[in-house]
Amino acid sequence: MPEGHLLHRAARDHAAGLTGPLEASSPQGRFTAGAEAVDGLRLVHVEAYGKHLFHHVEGGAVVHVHLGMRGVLIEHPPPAPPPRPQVRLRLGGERLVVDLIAPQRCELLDEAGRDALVAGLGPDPLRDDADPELAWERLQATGRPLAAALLDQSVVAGPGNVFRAEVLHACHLDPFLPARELDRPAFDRLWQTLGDMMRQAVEDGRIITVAPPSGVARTDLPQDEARVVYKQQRCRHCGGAVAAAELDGRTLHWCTACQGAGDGAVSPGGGRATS
DNA sequence: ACTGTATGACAAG
DNA sequence: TTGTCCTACAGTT
Repeated sequence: MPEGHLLHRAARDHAAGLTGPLEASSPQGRFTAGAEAVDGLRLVHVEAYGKHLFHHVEGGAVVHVHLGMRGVLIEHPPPAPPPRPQVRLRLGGERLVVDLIAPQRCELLDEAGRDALVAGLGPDPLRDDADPELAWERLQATGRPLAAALLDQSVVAGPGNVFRAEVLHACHLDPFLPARELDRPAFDRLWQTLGDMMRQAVEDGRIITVAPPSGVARTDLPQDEARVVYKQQRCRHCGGAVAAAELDGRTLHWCTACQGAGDGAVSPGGGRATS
């Protein structure tokens, strides 16, 4: 779940609900000093940047959270139940209590530390200040396959394995096309489609890339029916076979009919080198 | 009650 | 490339 859309969703919710003096604690004990440093202070700004979440607190402290693969953010309407013992950080406000569990990173920074971290990230399609030119330049500079570049957070910040598979399919792009060979019109479509897809996911709170049957609400779609190619056997767009291969240790899914034929780039054996 | 797998990113070898 | 980190859920025993 933790691709960029969830962090933007969290930032929005936290800004709305964590009003008033923060009640901060670390029931698990691994962020006690950080929690004490912000306890009783007010949030001045909450922002997401790619898969990173920043809580800016009055006085200049910044709580930086990265969920990694397993981290979870849970929202409780107050009054919240007692925190589970593994809660790294609980932040309570007037209208919301948030529990952070198993994050890959949870640390106290200052504004300079936040800036330094963000400087290593590519543009985030969900941010108003995103500069697609930077993503274009970095794509041009890599010799890697397009699918690998899309997971590189210094190229584009926010997309994970689900968005990668779905946006490449939506744009009918060959995942193994060397990134630098993508032409500018194709890049523009890719950027636009990715942004649209991610914005929709922020609204849905999930990644849903198929149109639901008439009469069915988007969010009523079961998880495994909500994607066109990711973890699918057959393409929900054309019914063709979906292939899966490991790339940099992540499973890549793509439709052998919709994608890959573009430049005649699909190899004759049907398969592609795995690494 | 286990087991396998997953949306991520890092360090180490 | 591999292993690891504080999880969660679906599937199997």
